[in-house]
Amino acid sequence: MDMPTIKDVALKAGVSVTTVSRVLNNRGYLSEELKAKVYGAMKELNYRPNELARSLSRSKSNIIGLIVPHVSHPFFGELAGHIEDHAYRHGYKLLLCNSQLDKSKELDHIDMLRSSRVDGIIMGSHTLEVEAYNQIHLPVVTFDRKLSDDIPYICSDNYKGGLLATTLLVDRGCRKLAHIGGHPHLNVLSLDRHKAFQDIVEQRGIWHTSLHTDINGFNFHEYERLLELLFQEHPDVDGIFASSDVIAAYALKACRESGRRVPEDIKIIGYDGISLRGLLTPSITTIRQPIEAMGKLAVDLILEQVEGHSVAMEHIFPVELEVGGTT
Amino acid sequence: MDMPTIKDVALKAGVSVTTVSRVLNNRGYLSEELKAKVYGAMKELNYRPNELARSLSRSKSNIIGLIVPHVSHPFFGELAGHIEDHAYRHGYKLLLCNSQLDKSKELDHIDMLRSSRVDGIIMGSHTLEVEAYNQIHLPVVTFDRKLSDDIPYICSDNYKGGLLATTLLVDRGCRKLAHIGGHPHLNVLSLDRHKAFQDIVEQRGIWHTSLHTDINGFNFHEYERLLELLFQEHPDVDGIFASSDVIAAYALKACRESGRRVPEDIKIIGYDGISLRGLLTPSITTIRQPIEAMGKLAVDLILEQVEGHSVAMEHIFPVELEVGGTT
DNA sequence: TTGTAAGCGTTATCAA
DNA sequence: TTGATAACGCTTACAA
Repeated sequence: MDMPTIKDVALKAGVSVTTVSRVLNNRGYLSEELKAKVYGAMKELNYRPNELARSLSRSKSNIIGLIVPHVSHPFFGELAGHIEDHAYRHGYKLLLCNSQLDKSKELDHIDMLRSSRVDGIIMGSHTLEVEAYNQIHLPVVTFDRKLSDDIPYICSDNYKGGLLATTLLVDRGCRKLAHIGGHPHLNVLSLDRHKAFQDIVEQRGIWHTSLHTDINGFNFHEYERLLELLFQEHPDVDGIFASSDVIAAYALKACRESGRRVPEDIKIIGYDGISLRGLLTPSITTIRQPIEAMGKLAVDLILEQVEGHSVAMEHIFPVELEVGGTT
Repeated sequence: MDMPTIKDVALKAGVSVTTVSRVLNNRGYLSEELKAKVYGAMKELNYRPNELARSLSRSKSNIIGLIVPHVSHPFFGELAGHIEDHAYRHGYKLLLCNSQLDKSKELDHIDMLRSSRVDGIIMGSHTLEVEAYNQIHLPVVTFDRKLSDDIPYICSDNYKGGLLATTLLVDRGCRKLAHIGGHPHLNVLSLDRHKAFQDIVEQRGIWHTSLHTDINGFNFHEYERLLELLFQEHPDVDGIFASSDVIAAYALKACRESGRRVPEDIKIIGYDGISLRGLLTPSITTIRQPIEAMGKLAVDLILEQVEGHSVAMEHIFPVELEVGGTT
């Protein structure tokens, strides 16, 4: 009752295992007749080659590891979806890991992926020291973080995005701006969004304040607390640049619940361009990153490295201002 | 520069590979001294056992396959997160597949998972004929669908949920109800939500209408079209029972944009209890399923079967009405 | 064109 | 207690 092996197929087809393997991999010259015979045996036995054995033998698993903070976060959910889809199209499988931004979990996951002999790792989470990533010795691609000179990274044009967002708020007349973003100790490139914010407001002489989530990020309840804090200390803020659409959505909610009219009393702009923003009213003005293209490129960069090609290190995607109803 | 193998460790520790394997798996009696020696060699070499080889040898991969329509859908994203988390805690890895409700893709994924010798498959998508699943010959668990008498399934108490939802709308005074749910040809248990709706409205003599998404479901744009259609044909609907929170969110949006006040002019209730509903204003009234517990159970049921234990077939989770601001 | 046999890195069965 | 050695199911020189 066990799964049939290549040996069973060989036996039934009356050929050697080598021949079956050849048919399986379409290597060398094979007569149509032979092929038919072997394929026939396979069908009859409902044979499925054992990928574990193939992987072991070829020293190649055709598996890509993906580590993200939380798949349940809309941005990473979308990203993971596109990555899986693109990997699948290229005959690769996806081993999914949620780090929850927990260092030991992330380390465990990396260890596990290496033990599983994945062909490469896409890191959407990177809470460890740079050293940890340099020791991976596998094709790696990161999102939104430059780890070293030889690990390619993918990000949106964060500074430009921050610029567009802040400029829009200022141009629409905001004079008391707040920025809400990730923790500065998370050494991520998205901090450039804040840098741009800072540059613009100072250059234009606009009053401003900045809040950031705690180092474990992505805690939705914390977003609510943060906004409460903001409105308590600066009730007259008239513009918010949120570093993600999810934060922006919470900002919108906080405004509504505190009787602030959006966009009349206060304007809000987010970042990411997650497709779920379409379910909000008004739809949030945002800086859109090309999430699908970024996910695809991550897979491509892994595959290129797997094939021994060298790849460019820096991959900055253009962003686009998408005006919604909150500005 | 290749990864060290058990042989290298044996050599460096001055023992046989058998002994190293014993230490690795903590089998038999091993003196502390021996252990120290072997572990030392492992550390020195930065050795990681090759899981492909182990899996092949033990005929057990410690991988669970998960097939969902879209991880990017909030419900499945949350579910996948919990499943990964629980699997990880038990030393299992997660191979993630998005079927996008595409039959051939789902079939491919099942084939791929079988070839990869996963220890079990959790099906959150099931667009194929029952026969296809019976041929899997692996531990399987499904969400929201009864496939046969020997494939365990997990679902929320759909009928009860539909009852609670519909009753609430009626009790709050709605007299023209609409239900929006999945396509009836998708043979899923969540259709019971609609059945309950139907039963209640007929029993209470309430005017009602029912819309459903197309068979490929989960197309957010379609939700918008559906609502447009609803309001066009029945502008005076005063209560909507949406079969998911995402649909409910779109309903809320459509109401807002068409000048309907929620909950004064029209009431809305959703289903699922996704955590993202917290970012809407007002927060959507919903029927909450215990998503985390359901995800955990899915993993547990796979593990039980892997260990050769028999498991109960039916796992219906209680639902809870969570009153928000839309009713 | 087809087959034999070694090897991929483990675990497991026997002996010693 | 420890160690040869044969699996596990496949690929791939090398021969024929």
